[in-house]
Amino acid sequence: MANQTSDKVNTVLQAGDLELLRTSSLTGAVEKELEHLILTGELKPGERLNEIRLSNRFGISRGPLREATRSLAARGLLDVVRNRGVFVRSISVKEALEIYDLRAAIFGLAGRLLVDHVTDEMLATLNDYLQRMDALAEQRNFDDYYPTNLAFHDHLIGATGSASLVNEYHGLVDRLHLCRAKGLVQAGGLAVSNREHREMVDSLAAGDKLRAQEAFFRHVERSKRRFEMAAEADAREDEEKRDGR
Amino acid sequence: MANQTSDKVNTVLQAGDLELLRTSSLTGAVEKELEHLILTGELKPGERLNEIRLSNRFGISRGPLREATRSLAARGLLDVVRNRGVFVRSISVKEALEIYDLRAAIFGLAGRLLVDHVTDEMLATLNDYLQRMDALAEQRNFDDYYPTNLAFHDHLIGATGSASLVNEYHGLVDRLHLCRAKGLVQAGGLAVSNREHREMVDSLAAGDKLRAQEAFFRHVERSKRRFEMAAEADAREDEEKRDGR
DNA sequence: CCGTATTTGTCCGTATGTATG
DNA sequence: ACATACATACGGACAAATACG
Repeated sequence: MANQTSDKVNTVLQAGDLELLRTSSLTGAVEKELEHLILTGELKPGERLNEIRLSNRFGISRGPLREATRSLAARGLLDVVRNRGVFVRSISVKEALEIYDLRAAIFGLAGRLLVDHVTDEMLATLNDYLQRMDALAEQRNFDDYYPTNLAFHDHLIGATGSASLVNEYHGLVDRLHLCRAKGLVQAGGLAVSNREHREMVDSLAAGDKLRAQEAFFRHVERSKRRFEMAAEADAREDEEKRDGR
Repeated sequence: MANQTSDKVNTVLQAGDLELLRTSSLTGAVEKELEHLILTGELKPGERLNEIRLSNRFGISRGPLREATRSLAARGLLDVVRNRGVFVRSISVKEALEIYDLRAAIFGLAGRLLVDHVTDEMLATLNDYLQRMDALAEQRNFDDYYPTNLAFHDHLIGATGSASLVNEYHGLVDRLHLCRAKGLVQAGGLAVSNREHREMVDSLAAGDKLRAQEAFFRHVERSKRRFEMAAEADAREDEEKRDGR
């Protein structure tokens, strides 16, 4: 009856990883698993999550599964529609732009806060990051550039010492992955000029809070603009496809 | 057996409001109810939520109740401790200060965004708020000042047109209520000089993004500082009580 | 537009393990 | 060490809403 799709579903993940996940509650483990599936795109925006099939696949009952989905819904990764089910959240370009702004504001706050935490050692570490990224960019080694860039940002965020800030920031980044135009998000993050990074670190070294906040803020705003342009180009393509052909 | 506490619990809320809440799912209705109980302080920070008693009190089964609590936990209003239960989240002064910073950053973003949305009509409305608050402050009519002040801020936040920003901001404000020193939070918000409000509106009228962002940001930072001072005074008091007496 | 199959929402009973005094 | 209370998780059940032919 329901075999047409259940096969496909069963291939995505095998049951039995329970042992590993037993560290926390079942609900928590399933939540992490689902989160992973969503963020990696194995579950795509708009896709529906069938309660029974999913619980069978994880080898659990519907209770913990439902609890996990409500939690993910509250975190903005799933949509729960009454009597219809839960869907992977799909965020519009408009919403993505809003999230970029929030991210800019929080990243800007990170810059402002970091001015009070700056040490010579930290500056050395950051300059090290800059040099590595400069080198990778010159070699056009994008595969290594991307994770280094990520680590650089995570390092900055974490160095604020504010757990709340870290949480909030990552929540926003996660939600950005739910944009249908996910590729565009990555593209926006890649084409970063190292001049922006240098200005960020320099403003920290200068101990100028406002300058740092603005440098950090603008850095995110620029990737927002790149995303925006890519999204517009994308929309134009679709339009041509519909009109022309 | 469990009657010692169940009486008290049963008095807090009666079952039967189901009809009103039937608009959404039971889970959603219970979540709203619990949220209300938490934010009004009827359920206090650190307090434990007994699954069975609560479900009896609401006249529902434990399933929806658990789903509601997981959702509230994801939103930072409850803590779920494995095999021990769920507790109303209790945030430390340190965490409250972190949240103030985030709120400042997002409120600052609101100011920055509003510069692009300013209309004569909006400025008229805002000036109207300012005049009313001036009058109330002069009369020392704090009971009316407080909600007007709240409405003023909500109006600003909403006028950005960014639903994501509104959500994020309110999430932070909600969490701030979970500080044991909740009274201090309110005290911090009350003693607002209207000069700050005027500078905010003026910077919007001037169309200066950076100035607006900074005015909005500092406005929150100042109430953070007031909260901080009150918290320190509070801590000193406790210390004296322990040492002296 | 109608009838059927599917799926969700909710309840209940129960077994098991864990924390607490 | 023991007993109690409680949270976790399971499975079955059924009504109601929804999706589908």
